[in-house]
Amino acid sequence: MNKISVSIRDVARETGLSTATISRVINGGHKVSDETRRQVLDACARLDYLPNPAARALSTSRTKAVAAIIPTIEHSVFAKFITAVEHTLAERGYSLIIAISNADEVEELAAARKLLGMGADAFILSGQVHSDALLGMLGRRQVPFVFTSVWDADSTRPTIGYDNAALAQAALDHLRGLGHRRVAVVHGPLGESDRTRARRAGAETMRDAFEALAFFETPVSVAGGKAGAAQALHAEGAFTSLLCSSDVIALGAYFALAEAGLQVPDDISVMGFDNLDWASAVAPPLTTLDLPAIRMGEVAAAQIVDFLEDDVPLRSELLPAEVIARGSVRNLD
Amino acid sequence: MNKISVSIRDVARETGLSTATISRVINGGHKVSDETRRQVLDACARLDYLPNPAARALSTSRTKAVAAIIPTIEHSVFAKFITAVEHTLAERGYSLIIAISNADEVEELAAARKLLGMGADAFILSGQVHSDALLGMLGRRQVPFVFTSVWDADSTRPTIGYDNAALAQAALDHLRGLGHRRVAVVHGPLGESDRTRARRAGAETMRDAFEALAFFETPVSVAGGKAGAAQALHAEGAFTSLLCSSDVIALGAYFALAEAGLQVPDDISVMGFDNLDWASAVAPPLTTLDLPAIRMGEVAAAQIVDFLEDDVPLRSELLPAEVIARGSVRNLD
DNA sequence: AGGCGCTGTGTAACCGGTTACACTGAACAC
DNA sequence: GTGTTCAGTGTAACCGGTTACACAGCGCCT
Repeated sequence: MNKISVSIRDVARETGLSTATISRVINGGHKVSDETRRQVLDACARLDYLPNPAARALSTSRTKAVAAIIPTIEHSVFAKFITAVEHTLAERGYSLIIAISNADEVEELAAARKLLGMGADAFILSGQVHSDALLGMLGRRQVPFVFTSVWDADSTRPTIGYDNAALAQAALDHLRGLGHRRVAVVHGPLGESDRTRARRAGAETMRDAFEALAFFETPVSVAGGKAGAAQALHAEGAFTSLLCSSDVIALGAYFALAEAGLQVPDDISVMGFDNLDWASAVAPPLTTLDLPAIRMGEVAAAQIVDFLEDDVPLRSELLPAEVIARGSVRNLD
Repeated sequence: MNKISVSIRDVARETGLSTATISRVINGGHKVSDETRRQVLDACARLDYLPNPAARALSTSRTKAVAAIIPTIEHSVFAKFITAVEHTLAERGYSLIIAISNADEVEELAAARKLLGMGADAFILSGQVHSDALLGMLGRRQVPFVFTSVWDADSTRPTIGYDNAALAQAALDHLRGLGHRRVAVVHGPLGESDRTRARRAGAETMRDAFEALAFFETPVSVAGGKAGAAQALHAEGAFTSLLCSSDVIALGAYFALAEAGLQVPDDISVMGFDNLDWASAVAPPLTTLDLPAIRMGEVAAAQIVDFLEDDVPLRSELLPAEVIARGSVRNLD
């Protein structure tokens, strides 16, 4: 009763069996008679026995814990992603340890060191660009990892995500298809993420298809979106639409435009990126790009577990993302 | 080079010392000569040695991992809270393992079992109401835990948070002070959280101070807020203000009111709860209650570590929360 | 009867740290 | 010179699982 921790030997004593047999019952696989199994499970329940994870990890050199390092969980896309990762891992008996890097390579490295020091079996990283020290550390220890939020056909490493450049192009195509020729792109800080850089680079390739295509960098927040949109309004050239690299920025744009006395989409169109929960609830409903954050979390987690359990090789996977046309972009034709 | 894992014995061999000495250098505390220390640290760096966490945990019965079970990370308040917990723990050399319960007691119990099975040294729980099975499991194993988001002077358990009932009263006081006598309270699902129940109960006590005080239950989301506000608009009695139990709901209300052709705050006032990042960026800026989510995360994590390291007893702590008056509530006097 | 194979179980080594205890040698007191 | 103290280090047991190997017992074949 007041025994704080009950060990496998206690269960062995209780049942009169050996620790090996107890272990076999608990881990399945090996042959154990039904009668013995019943007895053991019974004793485990009676004693409220839970195997010591450290001991198990020590002898198997497996912790069943997966680490994820993400820039932030305050952005809904990451929150969704992480939630999906956690659920998928939980279903397979794995745990998730997270660290938040604030999109900073130094913090990321420190986090990775700590997570490795916690015994993570594998890593899920955000984006493709990371410090050599980090990659070296994982490589030397042969710790498997995947990159997420990016998909890169040419990468030698597994990338699970979408084609950010192509997505930006798809968004511009959508605007162009509705007659827009003067577009302001309001995006997040280039220094913080290779995804943003890829999106911008993708958009740049379409320069010739537009009369005006300007870029405005701003923090990824409602306030940032508001400021970025205001900047675009005051800039040279009357834009017919604002393409925002995140719905959060688009929401800020909504308020900036409202304050400027402009109606969406009659006076100016707005398009987002992410398809967050509320994108259909705002007025007017936001046209955006649906990013498969949940699917991405599931795929990343599933791949990791499949690799860890059955040696299924990690592989890049391009996830589908599509334009969700709603009411915030006006058809100019 | 192709040695996958380097152990303390490798470092011992490399330096010609014993494993005990290596251990002493790494963990500090004991007396070791400067020369020896230098030599050991040198060898550790050269070999890229990282102590095996499982082995360490096994012999010390400490994992330096803290578990947090939260209803969701998709709500910004929890995301902020968790971020603060993670940072505070990281600073002290601890890791965070999270599980997401979806505000479901059964899922929560399963999560706790898993986290315990991961070797969590302590738990951070959301709210005060939990299944007996969960509390029993932690109690039997003498695993320390704190409740967060609530503060309850009478609780025998440490509660770190705010006084939800008092906060609801403070919000109503604020509205009342500006001349509002007919208020619709739009709040989240009562079944999901004791915090929401406490807020509603707190508000109920002020019934007599108002001509009309009605309650509308809706999901905590922009869409939910929109629906809840719409419901309030169609209900019996013309309300002069909407008190929303979350800024997210308030944002939904903004859009519902806009669609109904009503101006905030001229036609109707809106007040939120949480003071999320964007609350000052919307138009009009949202009057709300600032909840100390970050501070709460810091305090919870710090208390846990202090207890684990120095046996400082866990204790309840009331965190200050205040009304942030902005432009969304009209002065009717 | 002897040999073989198979099932179910036990014995004990091992995983990689930590730490109580033992020990050495130098400094110092008398 | 002997005794005491103490800093610095080593030896080995231990933490709680897993698992290779050994082995008993039984049924079946020749």
